[in-house]
Amino acid sequence: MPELPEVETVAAALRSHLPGRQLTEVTIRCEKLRRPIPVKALQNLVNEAIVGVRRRAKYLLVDISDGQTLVIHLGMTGTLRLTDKGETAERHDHLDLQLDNGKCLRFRDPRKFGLVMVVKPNAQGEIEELGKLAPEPLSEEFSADYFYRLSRQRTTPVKNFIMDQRRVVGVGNIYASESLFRTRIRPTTTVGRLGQERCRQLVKTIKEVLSEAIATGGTTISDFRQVDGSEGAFARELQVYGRAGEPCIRCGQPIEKIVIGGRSTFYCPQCQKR
DNA sequence: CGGTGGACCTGCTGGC
DNA sequence: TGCCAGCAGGTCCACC
Repeated sequence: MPELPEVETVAAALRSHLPGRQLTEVTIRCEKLRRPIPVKALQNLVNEAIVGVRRRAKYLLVDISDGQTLVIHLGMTGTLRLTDKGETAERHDHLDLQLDNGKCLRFRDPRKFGLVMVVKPNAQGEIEELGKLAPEPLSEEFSADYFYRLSRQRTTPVKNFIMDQRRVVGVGNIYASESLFRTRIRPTTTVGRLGQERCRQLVKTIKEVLSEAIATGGTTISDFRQVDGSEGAFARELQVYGRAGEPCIRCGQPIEKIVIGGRSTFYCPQCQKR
């Protein structure tokens, strides 16, 4: 579900609701996510205030008044909702953070691939626990030069490369197929063999696709929801993802579905060249 | 180090 | 109607 645009959509909404609020109570119903939820560290946040909301790659960062940061990753099926106090929790509502205005930040994640941790950022505000992440795709640091340099000698398919969070952050399975379709690059193409011009096009397109998706509130396939429960509208804009067998919007050839790196991949065999 | 394939977990869908 | 295989937006780890 949540690639960068979905996380940014959530972050933007939380940014207008959370800063200034105090945490009054923490309820944990299930600790077993990708890593166990740090129960004690979360309990220690009670009575602290939220001072800001940030996003890094697909991670949501909630900065706390004690200098720590609550890190949330939504995995495949995670959602964050702002509910009213007293709204009954459902089956996969693993974590509630009660706020001093009667609202509740509720984390739900049926598949439990999500992640919740409490960390101390370094002096630059960076979260070292997140490991070596590529620069933000919408920053200038993520440039044609950067992409070209990093991809030389790499034999992996371009689709794998742009989904590798050490090289490019924020692009997941949907936006990878979409970006490659728009640039007419076949997903199986060896990334190291892309010339400078196609690298430039791809970088530019990744930025465009992510920006457009943010502007429309992300993509809802089934699970993703904005914090008020509404769906993201970018699903209507998808040109290849989930369209196997349908005619290509450019040339009419049926869209093909293949598996690369264990993930479904959609492309037009006619207009996407090696 | 680079690349690949499976594991993690639950729910839904489609085919028989 | 009922069952079961297959599939799902993401990491992470073991293996070559």
